[in-house]
Amino acid sequence: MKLSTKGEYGLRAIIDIAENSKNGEYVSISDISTRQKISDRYLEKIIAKLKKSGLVKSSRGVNGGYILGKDPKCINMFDILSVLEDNIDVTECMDIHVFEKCNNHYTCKARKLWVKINEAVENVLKNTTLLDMIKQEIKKGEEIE
Amino acid sequence: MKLSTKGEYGLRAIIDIAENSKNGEYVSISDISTRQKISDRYLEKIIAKLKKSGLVKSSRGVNGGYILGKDPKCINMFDILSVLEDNIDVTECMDIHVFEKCNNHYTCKARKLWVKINEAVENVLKNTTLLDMIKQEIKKGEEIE
DNA sequence: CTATTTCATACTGATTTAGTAGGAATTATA
DNA sequence: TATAATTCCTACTAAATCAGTATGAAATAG
Repeated sequence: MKLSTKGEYGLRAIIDIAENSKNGEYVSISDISTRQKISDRYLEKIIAKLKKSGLVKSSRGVNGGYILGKDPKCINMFDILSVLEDNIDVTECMDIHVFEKCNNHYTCKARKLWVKINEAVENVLKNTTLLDMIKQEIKKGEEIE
Repeated sequence: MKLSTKGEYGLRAIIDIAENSKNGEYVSISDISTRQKISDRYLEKIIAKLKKSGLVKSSRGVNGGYILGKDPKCINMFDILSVLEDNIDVTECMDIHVFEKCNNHYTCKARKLWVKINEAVENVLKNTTLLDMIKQEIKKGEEIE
């Protein structure tokens, strides 16, 4: 049930971009790499996926790097992780075509659980935006000031 | 984010045992294997884990096999899968010791999401019993009869 | 022109997965 | 008591996946 480092590092990377391009500045891989302590070569490959999907935009050359492709409140965790992870489902048979070809599909009672898990995870992912991830927590009492 | 075949096959196996030992009969690996279309040699290894944890009990020799170790309404999916899967958490850093040793742990905002996913999954697993899995669905209207 | 950056493709060592193999120990039954 | 059916135990292995490296081309600001 473990996430790959692509998902793990990729989310940290896009959070880093969101937080460090506030004035419209592009955030370079080498900056992300040193802040997040992740190999820059590996980050390149991971961020390429984010780029391809449009979640981030890039600029080449000096002072180049990456900025968000959309407003952080319009990017949710499902968008991000489904781009980064090869498959986000807990089992292959979540794909209806795989399920129908499964030689046990009409007696399988286990699948009920996989469906429930999948729904629970998707619910979290789709209801958490990138903005939710980067905004400061309001500590108890602070809202009175 | 995918489950291993140990978790997948293991749950199918214990469901199979629950359904086929109704009269106190032991269910053999070869029977489970043919019904579930899973290699018997591999099943042996998987069911050994269930045995070791006490979720199933065994009897050797002729007419031997496995029966549940507890009432199916007292076995939940968390019990089963945490025995079958090596780690059920989405990231290593769900383990607090790993988290504290992480060189980014005091700036990491990504972890909030991993915690939410973990809670959502555990919630499903702990609130679904083996009895829930094997009981027949009551179809709409049927409860009136 | 040059330094800095992304972009594209290919390669690789280590680890994990999904089993297989061989045989010992136990037990019901004929 | 012999035999067939079963679990139990340990070791092995081929293939896939993971996590990362390596090389260098293309673009761009100054």
